[in-house]
Amino acid sequence: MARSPQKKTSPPASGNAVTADLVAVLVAVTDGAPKIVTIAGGSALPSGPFEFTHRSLQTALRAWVEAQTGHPLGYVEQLYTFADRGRSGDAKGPHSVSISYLGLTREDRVGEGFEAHWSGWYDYFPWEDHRAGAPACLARIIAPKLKAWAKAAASPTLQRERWQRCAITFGLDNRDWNEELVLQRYELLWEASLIPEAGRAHGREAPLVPGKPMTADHRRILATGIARLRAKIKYRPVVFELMPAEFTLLQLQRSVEALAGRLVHKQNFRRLIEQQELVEETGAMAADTVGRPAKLFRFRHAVLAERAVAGTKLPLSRT
Amino acid sequence: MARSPQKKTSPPASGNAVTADLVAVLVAVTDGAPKIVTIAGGSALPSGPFEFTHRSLQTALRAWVEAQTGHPLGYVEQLYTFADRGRSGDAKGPHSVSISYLGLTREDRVGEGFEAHWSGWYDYFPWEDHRAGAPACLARIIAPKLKAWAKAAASPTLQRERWQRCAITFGLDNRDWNEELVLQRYELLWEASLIPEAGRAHGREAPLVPGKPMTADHRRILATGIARLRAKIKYRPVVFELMPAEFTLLQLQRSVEALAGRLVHKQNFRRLIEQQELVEETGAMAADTVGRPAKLFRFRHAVLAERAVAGTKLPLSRT
DNA sequence: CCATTTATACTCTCCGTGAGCATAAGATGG
DNA sequence: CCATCTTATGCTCACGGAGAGTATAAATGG
Repeated sequence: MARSPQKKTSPPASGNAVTADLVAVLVAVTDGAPKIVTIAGGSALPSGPFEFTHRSLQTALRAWVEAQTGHPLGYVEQLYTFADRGRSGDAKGPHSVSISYLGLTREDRVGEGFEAHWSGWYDYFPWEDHRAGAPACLARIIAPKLKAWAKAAASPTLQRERWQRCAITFGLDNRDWNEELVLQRYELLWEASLIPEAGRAHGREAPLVPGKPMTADHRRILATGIARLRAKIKYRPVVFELMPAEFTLLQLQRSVEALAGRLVHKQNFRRLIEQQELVEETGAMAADTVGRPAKLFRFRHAVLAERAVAGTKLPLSRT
Repeated sequence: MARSPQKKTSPPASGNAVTADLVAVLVAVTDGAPKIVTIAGGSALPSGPFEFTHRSLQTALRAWVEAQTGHPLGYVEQLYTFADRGRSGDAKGPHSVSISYLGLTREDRVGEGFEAHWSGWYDYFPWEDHRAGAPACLARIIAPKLKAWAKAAASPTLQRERWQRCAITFGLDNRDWNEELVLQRYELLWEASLIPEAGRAHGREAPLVPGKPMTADHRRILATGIARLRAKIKYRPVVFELMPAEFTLLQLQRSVEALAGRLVHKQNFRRLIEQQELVEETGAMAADTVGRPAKLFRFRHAVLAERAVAGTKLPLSRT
């Protein structure tokens, strides 16, 4: 079958050499707004070449990010690896492999004086924020355009299948909204040519769909990161990487809601957090608040040892 | 911050060039035994260089596997990307990036005359099969060795933390067994130097822990694949990729149990499968069986359209 | 006919979860 | 001081899913 791995140490075929790049989705949540680090005026994710001076990809990413922001990353996770056959079209240009990562920090941790900029992630995916109900652009713009696209299919059967996919993915026709389908939604819009990046020589005429585009496949990578994070917060205590050392339960809830793009039942949220003993009281109360003062909590770091691998739950119905 | 992506088209720094390899975990289930394609006498996973003649990594993998086995892959999913700083130690040898994939087929689909060989995956992870209760090697060999390793930690606190990790990961001290922690268990054994691959100049003396080793990090990749598959079957209808066109519910159950490494309640399994309408009766009955003949079912391929993205469930408690 | 094996139909209980009601504790403006 | 607003926090209830057990049916081989 394939060559045996022993032969790996022989020189690679010249046609097999590629460039390895790291691309990072660096997330923070500030005042109930999920943000990501962007460069180039918000049109690209931070990326850079992988230096083989590091032991692993993960450490390479950490070192690189920390050199840029001056602060450590809380949580890092590999997202996906893409192959690009030369950015400049399919020319003979250098092939590259992009290895994308998700990283969690806090906005205030990033030092000043960097080219980095924080952008709200809903700028790129306006249809993903359902905290105030389904966004207007869904019913007003996206649904009709998808319907038109479905109708444009060859046969009636294909038309029905297309529309079914759209309806399921975007929660149309009174279906439930599934906040984890970020990537599927993006790819569906791409397939329907409603995304500038799809750019099928459309000309710059059609207003398409709202949402800021990005370079190359960066918005797809971002969609992958958002989807992964929305799934992860439901069973791993990663939200706390985005929180300050001390916080109220409402602040925690607002962060979760910001990431998930949907609201949760307050009392049930508290019940779940407390019965899992994810947090402990600091003894202090939150100052400068409206309404009854809330207790301050801190994350029980012991849970990382106790259940580093086991699960934790958040009240975001898993479909 | 990082260079802007526009610069990507400039020639890469020479120190940045790498080799891209594909590594595949190809799974089938035959007679209640999960198997994987191996080469080199079962000591390695099939791997090969990534050819940039393909549109994407995924298609490259499919084409490559299908050329080898002569049959299409049912389901393909990217696992993880590793960086190896030269297989021959940390010498100046060619750096490589290994992109690993999980692929599902059926054993009978693979044509004859290939170097490929099917190996039972529990040959590599004997401690992962809990269908007949916890394997003897867990209590007899692994637990004591882990205990010794925990005791070898510097401070009493560290000793306790180490043992807690072991107990959680391996379900010791009367804890529940979590079948998804395949990778964590492998890495823990590695950390404790109980795995030949960890080879800390141990000399070839200690019998270590049962289980066949593999080249380089191939067993780690396999662990990643098993873990991913065990997680996936719980919420996506991927088991059917491993089944023949027609099957009985018991055969389906046996396949699930083989993958998960644990038994499930028969009646509840049937209830769940049927109420989700994942299958439909073929009308025929299974022949050549002991006991009362069972109805034959086939997978309702329509569910892929109906819920390509939504969820399906199997009765494997999610922790 | 009996034991054995598998298939298949029900039932029962427990608990997690969604949802709502009620009360407490602060601030603010009259 | 009181009314009102806002947030915090405690408690209850009903539904549904999941685990587990009981019972019966349909085949086979002695």
